[in-house]
Amino acid sequence: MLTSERKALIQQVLRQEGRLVAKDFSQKLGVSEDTIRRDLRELAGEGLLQRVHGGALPASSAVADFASREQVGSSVKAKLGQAAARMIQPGQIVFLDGGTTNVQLARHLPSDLKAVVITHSPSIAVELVRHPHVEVELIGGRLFKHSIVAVGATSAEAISRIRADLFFMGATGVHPETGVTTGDREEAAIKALIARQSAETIVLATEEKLGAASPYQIMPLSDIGTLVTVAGLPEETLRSFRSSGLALVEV
Amino acid sequence: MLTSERKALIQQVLRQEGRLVAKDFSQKLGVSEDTIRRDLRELAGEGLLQRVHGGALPASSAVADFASREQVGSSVKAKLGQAAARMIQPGQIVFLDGGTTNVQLARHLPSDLKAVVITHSPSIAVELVRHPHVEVELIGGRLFKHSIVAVGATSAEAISRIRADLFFMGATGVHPETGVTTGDREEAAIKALIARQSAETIVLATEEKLGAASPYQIMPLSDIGTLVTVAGLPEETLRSFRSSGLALVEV
DNA sequence: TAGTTTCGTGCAATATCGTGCAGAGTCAAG
DNA sequence: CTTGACTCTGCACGATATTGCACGAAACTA
Repeated sequence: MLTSERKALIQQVLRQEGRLVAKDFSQKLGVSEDTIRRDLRELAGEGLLQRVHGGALPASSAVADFASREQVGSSVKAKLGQAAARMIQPGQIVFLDGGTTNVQLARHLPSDLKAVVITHSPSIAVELVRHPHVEVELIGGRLFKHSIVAVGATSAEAISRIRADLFFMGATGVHPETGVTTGDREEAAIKALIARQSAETIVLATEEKLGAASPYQIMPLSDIGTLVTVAGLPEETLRSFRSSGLALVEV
Repeated sequence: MLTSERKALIQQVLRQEGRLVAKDFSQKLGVSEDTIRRDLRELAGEGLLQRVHGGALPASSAVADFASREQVGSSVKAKLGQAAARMIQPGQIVFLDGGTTNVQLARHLPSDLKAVVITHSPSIAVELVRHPHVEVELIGGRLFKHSIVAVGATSAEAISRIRADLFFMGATGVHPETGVTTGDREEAAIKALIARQSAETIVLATEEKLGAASPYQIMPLSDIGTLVTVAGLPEETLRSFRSSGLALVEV
């Protein structure tokens, strides 16, 4: 194990898990704690992470991320993302929608996965720069700032020329009757278009989105292939979704 | 075993395994460690891999790379960015290249500025989400991870349909004779194309880039409108640039 | 406050690095 | 064919980097 490899690994662990315990990590790698502590100190010196007693946390920007994750419970999103990342087969062409849940998905893609990821979200694109084997295809267009995705005719035209195996869609509402919905008309249109160009559409939904509805429908529930959500939801909520013929994955 | 064969093999191993240990590799090939180390040094000099203690890693996992670039002289870059931001008139259509200096530019755009910013860099796009009055047009394409910009035919086609007033270009080398250069052929082609579609091209160059040259020429010096650099450089360095007929702005 | 864990530093052992140098091979001019 | 310039390679050696251990200081926990 090369020193720089170890340091890269440390940063990867921090990105994916949000924290690192010096003792545990040294045992996992079979090196002394001193070595890990030294690495942490040096990385902290470069501003690449935040040193804390017992280990390390992600650096500044991600710190807020982690803090808010703890509060808002968006570690749920990390779990959803992790589960979704495992659904991707090597060599597949995957369309990743924008949104924080999909950022988590990107962050948890196995580092040895070879695949093509298409996205109209610059945030996702930046996140995927770190993945050595994932080829990224960026969809251009006018940037819709609220969701940080490209929309408009240019995007639509680029999307219409692409066929993907999977589409991981973000949405603000998933409701048995109104279907999958979002808060912007243009965004809804783009999402619908991407879904049409993809063999399977997968929706990742946290608890508060299930049963919620936003102004603009993207597609009816029946057009979704798989709905990924957290485990432990009331059976009553789930029943109405099950009857729509979609695969329900509980994490 | 020819030297060039060995070097090709080194790069292949790096692509396939993601790392190379000098000692092991020398034994495997039956040559001395010195020879391997020499190869690694030379390849690293050409930017084809990243030299680390004990061996080598692929050129740009871009991870620590970009992060560390962000660190290097970022206060200087911030000053350059600030000065460049003031060159933009309200209502103009501005093309922002990728790179850390341009990120600084984006960060320092006056918050009341109304303008259209076109970019093929997702990093820049994300940065501009914060600006309330700047409309962002994202250029899509295949993501070139080292520089974090979209390149390729798709990008070229999108760019060719756009006319901009200003183009803030990034480059790794600005030299009186070799002109403006960068380290990737495709990136150089894209930059040249953007410049052709723009009324004026402005280059932001930190001290270490002046007088430096990279493998691929984007354009001769004479095609640049304005060169923005830090103040206090030796007159000797500046003279050769002044004679090219470009406007020199010292910050 | 007392006990335990973690931290930082100094130190020694080991591994790796860079450089200078010499021998072997190649090639072209004489 | 010889000679000289050049390149590639391996070796020697001093310099530098990395690692684990020891030990006192600091931080955390009950």
